Amino acid sequence: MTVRTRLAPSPTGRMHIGSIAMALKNYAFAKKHGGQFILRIEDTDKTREIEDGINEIVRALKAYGLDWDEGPEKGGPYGPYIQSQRLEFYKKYAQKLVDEAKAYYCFATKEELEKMRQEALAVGKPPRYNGMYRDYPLEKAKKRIRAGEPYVIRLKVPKDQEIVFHDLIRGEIKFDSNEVSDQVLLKSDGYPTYHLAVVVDDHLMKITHVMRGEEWISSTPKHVLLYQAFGWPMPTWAHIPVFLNPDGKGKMSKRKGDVAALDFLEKGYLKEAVLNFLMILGWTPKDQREILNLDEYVREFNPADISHNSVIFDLKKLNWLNGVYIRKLSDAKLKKRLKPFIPSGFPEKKLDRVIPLIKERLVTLADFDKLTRFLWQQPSIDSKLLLKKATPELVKKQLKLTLEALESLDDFSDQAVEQVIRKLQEKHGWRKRQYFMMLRVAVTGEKATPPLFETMSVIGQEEVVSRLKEILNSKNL
RNA sequence: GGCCCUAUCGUCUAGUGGUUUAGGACAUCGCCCUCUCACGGCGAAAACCCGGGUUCGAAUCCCGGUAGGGUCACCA
Repeated sequence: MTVRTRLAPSPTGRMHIGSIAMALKNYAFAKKHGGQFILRIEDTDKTREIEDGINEIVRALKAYGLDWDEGPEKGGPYGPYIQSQRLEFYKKYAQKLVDEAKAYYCFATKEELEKMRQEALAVGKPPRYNGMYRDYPLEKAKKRIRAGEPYVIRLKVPKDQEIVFHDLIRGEIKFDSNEVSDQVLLKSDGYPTYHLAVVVDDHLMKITHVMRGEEWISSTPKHVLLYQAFGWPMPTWAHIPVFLNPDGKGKMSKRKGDVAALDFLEKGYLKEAVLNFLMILGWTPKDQREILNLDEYVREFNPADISHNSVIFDLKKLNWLNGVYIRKLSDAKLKKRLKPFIPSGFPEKKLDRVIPLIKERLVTLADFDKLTRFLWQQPSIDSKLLLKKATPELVKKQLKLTLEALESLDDFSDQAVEQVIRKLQEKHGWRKRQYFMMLRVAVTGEKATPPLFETMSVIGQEEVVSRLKEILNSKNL
């Protein structure tokens, strides 16, 4: 039996980073076993659907390089892969259950449902549908339907039954069927609910392993019941722990930071770093290695080894990983990746010399700007910093002599600059820390930069000279 | 609240009854390198939620408590 996994997102908003994590696991597991990874769009809630929602999903998955074998844009033998185009399947199977008395029509109104809720809550019970149409005569129901009355189809959950299913990560999980309510399967607008649609589609699409979020554990009994009602073989389930907010309070949410998958890339994270981060969040390879690429992950990933508890999505490790991946890039490749993050006024010709200088200082690609701004734009200088460890007289003298020495240089390579400046420093016995820092601030306006001489060389003789002159002429000294 | 899941350093984890003075990574701190920052190297501090069992022996098994998370829709 070939392994078939799927990702089944809803086009109801930005693609969540957690969906990428889920996609990654499903993708890896399918590939590991030479199977297929399927993308299926679960757009059965017309009220929550957003414009361009499917496109968002497709773009995010592609941006992270998690391509699917069957699904939108690709097709496949079990299509269509968009649920709103599969309505007749759901209708047919819901009907089948009604015919076999495993499901029933229900005409309960919103008001009645709300009243039930309130009454249940009042006595401290879980708010649930009370089964008022469970035994309603079928003939009467059909008559009301013929008359045009809106209805839903509900699952007739058997009483006093133990529902057991096996989870790859947690083992056996048991529920009492009396705890399961008569779930709506087909809504009054003719669309299926998630529960009917997943079961029908996972079966029809021959999905063998369902890896999905832990939040689905409590609805799995409904799915088990459905599989049993249809007489279909069940897939293997693996419920993956959810991501928690950095403060550990609740599921990772937009309110407490970025959750949109594409935003991470736009903020300058490398897709391979994000993927790597997602891999080791809640799972480690046998040798405890933390840096691994997709191929290695595919080879070594086993859902049974995923940790059982929810994990905090902590950006610190991502930041570290991103730096690791940036440093691994060749200069040429880094240059290519940096393109979208280079501000429009940046002088192209400096780029090749700048990249090696900032490579080990970048946490994200977006840091490029702040690390290089002073190379091409005149910085504002804080004179207090200039005078931090020396008198105005000394600083003035240092600046003047440095200016003269640099002005007369024919060669402004970093070696030439270094030679001249070191000579000055030694000749006058200036303290290195003070002198170099003063110069750094004078030329760049910053306290932390790449090495001074390279930096000056990249800025260029004319500009360095002009910046020094300006300081000497200013009244602040 | 009912039901379900979970519980090792701040964070992610290794550990599957004795090999453990509980290991690694990130973060933190210190030292080295050094013109600053970063990179790199070395080092430090830092955890088995609590209480009962089982056992010669428990981070590891069982039970209870506690805490956290999830879920209770004609949303997925």
